[in-house]
Amino acid sequence: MATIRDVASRANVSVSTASRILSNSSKEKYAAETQERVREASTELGYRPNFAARALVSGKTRIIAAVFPRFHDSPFTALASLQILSGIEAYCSDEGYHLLISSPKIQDGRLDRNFVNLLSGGYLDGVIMDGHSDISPIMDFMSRLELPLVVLGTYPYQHHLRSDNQMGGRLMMEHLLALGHRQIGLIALRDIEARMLGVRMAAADYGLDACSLPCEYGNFSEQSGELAAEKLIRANPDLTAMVAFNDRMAMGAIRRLQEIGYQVPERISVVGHDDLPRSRDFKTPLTTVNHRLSEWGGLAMNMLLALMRGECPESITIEPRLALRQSTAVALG
Amino acid sequence: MATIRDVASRANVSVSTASRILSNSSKEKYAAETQERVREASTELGYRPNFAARALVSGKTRIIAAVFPRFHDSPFTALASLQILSGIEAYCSDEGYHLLISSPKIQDGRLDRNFVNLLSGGYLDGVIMDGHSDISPIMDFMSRLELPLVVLGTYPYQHHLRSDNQMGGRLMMEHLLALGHRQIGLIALRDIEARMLGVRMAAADYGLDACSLPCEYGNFSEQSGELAAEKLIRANPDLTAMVAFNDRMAMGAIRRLQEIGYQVPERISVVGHDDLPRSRDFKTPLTTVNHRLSEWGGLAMNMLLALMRGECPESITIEPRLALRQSTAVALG
DNA sequence: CGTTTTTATGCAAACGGTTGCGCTATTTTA
DNA sequence: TAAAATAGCGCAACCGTTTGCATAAAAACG
Repeated sequence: MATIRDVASRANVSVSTASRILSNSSKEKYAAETQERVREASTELGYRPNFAARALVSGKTRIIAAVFPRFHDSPFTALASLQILSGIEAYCSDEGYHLLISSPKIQDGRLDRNFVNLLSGGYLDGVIMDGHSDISPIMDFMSRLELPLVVLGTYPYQHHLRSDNQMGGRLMMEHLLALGHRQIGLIALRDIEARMLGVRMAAADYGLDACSLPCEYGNFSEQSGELAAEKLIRANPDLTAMVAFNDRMAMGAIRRLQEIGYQVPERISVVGHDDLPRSRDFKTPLTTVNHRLSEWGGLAMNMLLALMRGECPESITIEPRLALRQSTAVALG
Repeated sequence: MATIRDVASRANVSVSTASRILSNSSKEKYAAETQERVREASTELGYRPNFAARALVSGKTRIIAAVFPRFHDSPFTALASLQILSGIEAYCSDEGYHLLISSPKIQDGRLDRNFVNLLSGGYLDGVIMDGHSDISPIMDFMSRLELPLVVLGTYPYQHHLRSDNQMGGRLMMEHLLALGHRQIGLIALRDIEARMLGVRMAAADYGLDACSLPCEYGNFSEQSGELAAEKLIRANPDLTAMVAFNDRMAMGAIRRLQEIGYQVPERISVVGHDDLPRSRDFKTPLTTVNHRLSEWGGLAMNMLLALMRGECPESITIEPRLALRQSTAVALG
């Protein structure tokens, strides 16, 4: 590979001149003719600045890392991670940064060696970390580094980006209530308390005893949605609507309800949560809550860039919104 | 951050001594007592070798890149990429490497600048590239770099890792044929010719006129599977089995067939392809073809590591295998 | 025309490691 | 006991950039 020395000597200038001209940042004035010569030499030799040398002197690598600690069965699914990741990647690339990904395993509070080296070896200009699970061991360690950091999700940190799950719950419930439903069953998830809180608050707003709503818990899967729906409707035949805490369970619910003779949405409405790509194409396109995942990457990167510039950006709470489709309808007379 | 000089002076040794002891590679002998002093100083100061400095002198960064050029609607889905990616990541981390991901956009043969810098700036020790789409602009460029490279998928390159799609097709068909089916409909995909070829060859082996099999083309989606299945069975009521070129279409097909009164697998067998996570939990768990995606990452990394050591590893063709579940059964009398 | 300012360029010191070679003691060998 | 081998350690060059400062030439100024 051609070095800047090669370029300089071919253009008959000093190394510093070549450097200043090629990294056209500096305000120094150079004769147009000199600039020309240098640039020409550079392209002729196919010169590419060596990144390590730059990093060494500038202290910047133009690499940022997305850290996704390994989840067990977190509410944060693989698909969601991928969506966020690709948002980050696109933005990174536009801004001239490169994206490194890391999924450290945390075993009984010990971080793996490779991960520690990555963080403290100066590889990185900044970090975006998924905080949908408990990442305290990592955060303890990170707090000793002075590395720009944005945390995604519920884990508490000064600079974060998270979704308003309470509003998410509220949106589902208010939608059904506004359609006139009062007999509403819940297909819930234990892991997402805020969402449940939102549901309950909306119910309370309409004068319903929030805690006495029929409720079954699922485990994220379609199958668990089927089971829960059947249980609910058998125990409470007068239900006219169901709130499912994610789309997969909602789809399972709809399928089972239709199998056992309940029309959706004519007889019973079902609202989901997450707005998966599939949900739009589902047999009965799902009314659901969209958390605008595709925007996360860009927003997180913006925060991180601001931090790296030394600013102090505001944290962001993303307001989810209702995606109105065909699985809900007004309550029967 | 403490530098090696700090460590050296605290341990009362020279920088070179400290370096050699801490990067315990060298065969040089040092007094046990000296080693002790140096290591102690190192931990006391929390010394972490600066990666850029190392990279500069050694020419190695211990970073490898996974390049996934943006697909349009390639047969290679997001989920599959993620699965492979996490395989690579896990292996990387175990081997002390870091993983950078890049999804360059290719517009009319022009590569984006950031991507070019990444590849030619010495950021990387090696590259794993997804070659399921046409990546010739990238490959033209890469061929001028002497960077260890492994290509995943069909794009031709000396060091590759790919799936035997022909055998994949063959497996589906042979399975049905072995179960006694002879009236078989195809829900196919245009993009995967090899798979079709395998299907036809298997048919031919059993003396069936391969080209006269009833066939509908889908577009990857569940919905298209539903449509295709209904069309096929209406036009050919005596079909006893269907081959779907992916699982999503297979699931659509099964759902529709059951809706219109055909029991699966009792009346009609359906075999899918890909073995998605969902396929196992589907109402009628899918008999399908598994391409062992979780192994790809490790295998690719092994090839790459060998290349980086200067060896010349063999390319790999992964043999898919049949995942036998409940959506297929012996043909009726 | 001498002096100051500006313009255009070069020198050399960093940045933080690694590594070839050389230098002492000390031990081994003949 | 002298010569040779070896153990243990340090000197200093080098990797490829960036950048503060110096310098020479040209321009502006009084």
